[in-house]
Amino acid sequence: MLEVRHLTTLLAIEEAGSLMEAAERLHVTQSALSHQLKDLEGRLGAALLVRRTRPVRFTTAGLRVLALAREVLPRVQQTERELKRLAAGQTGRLHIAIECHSCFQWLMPALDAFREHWPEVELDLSAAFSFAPLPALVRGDLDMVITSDPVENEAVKYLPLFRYELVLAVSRQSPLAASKWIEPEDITDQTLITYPVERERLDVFTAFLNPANAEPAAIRTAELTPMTAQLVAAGRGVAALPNWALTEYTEHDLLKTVRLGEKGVWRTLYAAVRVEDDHTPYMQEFWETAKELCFKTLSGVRAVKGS
Amino acid sequence: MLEVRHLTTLLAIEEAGSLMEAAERLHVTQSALSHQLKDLEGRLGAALLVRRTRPVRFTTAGLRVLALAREVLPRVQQTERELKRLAAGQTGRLHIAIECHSCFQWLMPALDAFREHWPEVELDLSAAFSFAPLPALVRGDLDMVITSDPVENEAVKYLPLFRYELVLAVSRQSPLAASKWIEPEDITDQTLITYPVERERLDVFTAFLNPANAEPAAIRTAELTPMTAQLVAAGRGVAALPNWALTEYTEHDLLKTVRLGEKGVWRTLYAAVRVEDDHTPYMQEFWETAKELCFKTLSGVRAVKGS
DNA sequence: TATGAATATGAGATATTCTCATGCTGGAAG
DNA sequence: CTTCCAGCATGAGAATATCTCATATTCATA
Repeated sequence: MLEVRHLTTLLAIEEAGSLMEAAERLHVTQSALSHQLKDLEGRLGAALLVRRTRPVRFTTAGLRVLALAREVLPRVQQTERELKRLAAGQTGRLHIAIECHSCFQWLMPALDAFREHWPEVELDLSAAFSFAPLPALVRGDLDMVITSDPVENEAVKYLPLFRYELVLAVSRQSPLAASKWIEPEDITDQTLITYPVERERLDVFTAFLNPANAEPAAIRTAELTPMTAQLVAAGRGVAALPNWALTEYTEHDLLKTVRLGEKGVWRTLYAAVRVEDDHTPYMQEFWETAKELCFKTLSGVRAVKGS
Repeated sequence: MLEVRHLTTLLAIEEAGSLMEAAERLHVTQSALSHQLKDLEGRLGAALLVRRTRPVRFTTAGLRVLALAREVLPRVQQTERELKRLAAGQTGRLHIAIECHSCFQWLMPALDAFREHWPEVELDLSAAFSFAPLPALVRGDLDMVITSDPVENEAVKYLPLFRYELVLAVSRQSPLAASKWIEPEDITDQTLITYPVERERLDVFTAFLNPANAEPAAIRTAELTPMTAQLVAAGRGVAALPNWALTEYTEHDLLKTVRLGEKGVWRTLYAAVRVEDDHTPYMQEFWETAKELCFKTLSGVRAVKGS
């Protein structure tokens, strides 16, 4: 019945004082407005305007519609502006999930920096330890997943952040501490401390132990990186962690790190996004600033070739 | 760009959870909704829905439009309901002007009674002493004019309220007080007290004195009927007033009334309305209740034949 | 009563929004 | 892994709706 178009017309007529002038402002013919009004009045069963006065006078019904127009049109227009910004990628939503336990360390500063540049983007962060983040990303519940485990999916693009080395943290007193590197078999008499997730999601198994069919003497879990570090420092076990997550402990000489294998185990950390979001300005910028911040902040990380 | 139709559609989709079900609720085909959405999304440059989930999921842009819909649609619908009532004459505006100074006496109770039955009708009352009420009625600034002077106009209908006699109020001591009636010449040695308006609008001139070319010895004016009555009672002059406006004074024997001419001067009081408003329910009812109330309240008034 | 500015109207062009028929897709079941 | 099914997309064309153009009508005014 009533449409936004009608509200726009009525408001223009009120401001202009005549159909003639209003038509000009709206870039249509006077005839168009006349027809439009006639049609609307016919369907309403009531006149909206008295045309024979100058300026035109609104009937009670007309005033009521005018009041609606004044109330509703600004909101509609504001929404349209917001949608334009959304479409242009100048604002939007960025729900991030991390699969990487240590990532809070650099992600929080990255989020803070981002928030300053894109205050209108709705930020959210969740840990993806208890659910599969990739389907959620594809479905749209998430907008970005920080992961080192790129599962091929044509709806998802993996933006590389940096390469890092997975190293073994050992206590200063550990016999392994002196080695330049260790072999998988060196862990068979050790207690391995891991995050409490399935083996398949732990790089130390998939990239180091499993290929050699090696198995640690025991496995215990710890939720948080500082807790793991403390346990290792106390000689209660060893743990495979990103080199950059251990910097503050090695710097204070609280523990030692040893390479896994002669060449080391290198991983790449990715920001996974839906392909359609790849070129969204704020997504791009988040990726770039995060990358930059990681290089500046984290020691021992490397650029990925071609990124 | 955005239209009410789109808001309705989005809200229906949200409630239904699918285009299929929403289409059914809106009594259109699923195809129509699909086309409509595609078109809108195309123009916005952004997706509103993710269709491949069940129920469908809204994108950030979709949620924004949905929020607009929830905010705007109820108001649009309420306005449409009000317009329907307006068109049906169940509500509206009743701006009344009176040309008749004494009419406040019965009009106020009439308005009070009316307000109870039609609380939604916007009532207003003004005195039409300083402007021409008929053009204002035709133009639409007024909706009803209470007058005893029906000026033929094809856009205006005169609804008769009652007939009354214009009588001469004189003091108890006046020599005229004993007469059954007076002639125009009897006033030539009297001071005539009138409302402060032009002669042409005073019935005592147009219907009694002017035809006989008679002229009072002096004319003085008084704004209000009680003031006029006091002056008359004090023997400071005579005044031509509706018989019903003098009842409370004659009952207390404060003054006397005398007929103007042998047959008396009879006038009809009308409620003038625009012809297109004639059959508006609340207009009709106002007329009828006012008429009824006048007969009950005012003594000495008569019905108009055929009303 | 003529005049001019504004609105109304009819006819036809144009644009839009629908329906119909049918193709496509993702998830569930075998 | 295929089949099926429910739901969405799409193309074509019908049905509407909305506009423009040309012109008539109306109203206030000189």
